[in-house]
Amino acid sequence: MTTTIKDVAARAGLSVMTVSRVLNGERHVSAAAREKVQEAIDALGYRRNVFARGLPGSRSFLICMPIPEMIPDYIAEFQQGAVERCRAEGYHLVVQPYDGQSAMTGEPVAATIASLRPDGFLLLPPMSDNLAVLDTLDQAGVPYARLAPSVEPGRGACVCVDEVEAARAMTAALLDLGHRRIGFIGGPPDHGASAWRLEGYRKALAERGVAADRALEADGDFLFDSGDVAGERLLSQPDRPSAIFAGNDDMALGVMAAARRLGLSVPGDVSLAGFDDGEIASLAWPQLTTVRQPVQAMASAAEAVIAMVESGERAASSRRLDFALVFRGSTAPPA
Amino acid sequence: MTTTIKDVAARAGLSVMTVSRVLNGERHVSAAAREKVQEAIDALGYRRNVFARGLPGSRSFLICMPIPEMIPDYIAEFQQGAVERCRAEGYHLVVQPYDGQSAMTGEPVAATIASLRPDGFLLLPPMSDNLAVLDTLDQAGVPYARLAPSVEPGRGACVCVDEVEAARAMTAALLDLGHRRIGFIGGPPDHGASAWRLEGYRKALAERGVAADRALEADGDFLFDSGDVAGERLLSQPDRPSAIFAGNDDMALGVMAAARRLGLSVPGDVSLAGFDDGEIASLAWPQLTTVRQPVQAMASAAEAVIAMVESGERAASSRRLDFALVFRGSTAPPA
DNA sequence: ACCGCTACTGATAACGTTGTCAATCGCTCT
DNA sequence: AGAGCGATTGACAACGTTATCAGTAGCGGT
Repeated sequence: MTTTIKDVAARAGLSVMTVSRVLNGERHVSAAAREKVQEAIDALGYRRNVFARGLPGSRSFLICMPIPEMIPDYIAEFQQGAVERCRAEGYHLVVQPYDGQSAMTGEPVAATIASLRPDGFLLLPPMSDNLAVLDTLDQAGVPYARLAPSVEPGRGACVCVDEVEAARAMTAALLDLGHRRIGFIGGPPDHGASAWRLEGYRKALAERGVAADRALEADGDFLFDSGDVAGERLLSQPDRPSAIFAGNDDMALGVMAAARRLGLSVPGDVSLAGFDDGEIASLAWPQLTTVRQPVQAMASAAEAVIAMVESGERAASSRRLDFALVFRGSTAPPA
Repeated sequence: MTTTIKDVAARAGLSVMTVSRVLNGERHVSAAAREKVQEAIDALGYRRNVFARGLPGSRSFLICMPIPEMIPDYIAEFQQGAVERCRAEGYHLVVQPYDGQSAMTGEPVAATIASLRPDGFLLLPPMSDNLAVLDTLDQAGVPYARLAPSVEPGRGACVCVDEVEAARAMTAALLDLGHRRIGFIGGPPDHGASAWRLEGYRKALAERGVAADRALEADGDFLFDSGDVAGERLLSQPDRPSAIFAGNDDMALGVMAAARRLGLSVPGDVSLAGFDDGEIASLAWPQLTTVRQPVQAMASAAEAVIAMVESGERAASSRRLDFALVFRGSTAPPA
């Protein structure tokens, strides 16, 4: 026995339509009616049924967020912010599992759109760069926000930090400390950030006239182990780097483990920098110098989608957030 | 122009009701009809509209999971598993922000039930012990699964590890290594696990005839800083413990930081053990000895709720999962 | 031939909300 | 005074599905 709009209307002595109008804050409702309706709502503890609202096809008040198989620390934090913004705006956040393989076709997204009718999508990397998904969403006319996109930045609401600049700045900071041989460990190729960060790294070297050395660039996959492996390789070279900039925090800690195994001290023998500033960055020892992702501000992506939903506009927008370099114990001038 | 059941019915030359019956796998449908409907569905790429399905009041196919303000590592992993199970069963997972304060009344949950009509709830600690929430859910007749509950285990589908036994086993392992003065750092009082883990710790000491010493028990809040503070206090004592068992990994790392500051080596001067086996446990140095939460198995909580939804039964159930002690570099025999 | 049973099928009414359109009222403008 | 307009209100249909109930056909037993 749930209370419906009808009950409210009956108690207020008005029609259901008037009640609906009050609920939606529409114009053309007298103050007297507004008041009576509000009284009835409070008295009855009435809440609108999301399903009935969504059925007529207009809006579902659902925002869909496909989540990758591995959730890095900062994404969990982002979700926290996103879900709060959604609720503040009266939307609900539905998370969907996202199998990297099958999502390449966009089919799972199409299925979700058809059955769930979400009002918008929140795309995290690496999905924010999946063109099949973007095409599917565009075709269905469903607005979306993309977190940290690296391709076709003119599509959807984009929220990102200037990864190139961030990586450049961090590399430049290492150069400022006096390092000249600086290693870099990249991320997986399907993750756009990998390329941006590498670009920033090279840019900084070029600016300072330090010759790039391909032997100092290694590939990883954003996981600890790959940092360990790549770090061991870089640090075992005869002319080993005095600093290593890893594409994310996890890999930086992998390098730290490798360094320990090789009997090298951090930052005494080798300085280390990461990217993301996840929880582990400040829990490690020594604490990790890294680039802080503006996680809280990223949640504005949720607001961006909702704004698109409510305005009906599909204009692409782009918001560039400020990153910050966080200097901690893992970096020091070279010996 | 979305495809509806009507389109399918038209193409198959049957009534919408028959199509609906096929979709729901009901009896009393001829094989011929089944086949024709299936053909039409495939040809049209038809998907059922979740809203229309939920509106008549029967089912919404939505599972709601309120998430706490801070998401520990293992909860993020749990979510991953839960969302996969949900999709496999045709349900969607909606995450809700959960403000510890206001949720005490159960009001936010009532609001969610009224507006979203979720078929079930997945309750994480510390919400799984919030009696106001349980009462609200029971009253509304909405089934729920509780992760790691510590009070009234007879309500809802409970999925947990035997925290007392896990803590006892870890403490016993430290005793087996030869430690006699073992410190313990508890969690926040509203988190049931805190009490269980303390109980297990004391139990192990009692079993071995080691006198409990209140000076070796400290309070924390499951965050790094509290472990640092409590660790410093415990390790600054004249007769300091040779091992510390922290109520979770984050606090254990806090102790590690405090130990370093005091010039104590881990595990040389003090052994450390944590609880959860989050990512950081194996990224720290030395790697942390800890209790592994069976995260993947925990996702069975999702299956448990869905089973309750589909069967209509509300019988409380309880599944106890196996924990595992993971021995890593942070523990060693006392000097 | 008739009854009753079972297997199947379909017409119709919900479900709770919003969109559309029409009706009424009071006011201003000519 | 009459036309025109904006503000306010309500009646009714529509959204896509499932529940309910009423058929219809086939078949075995009398």
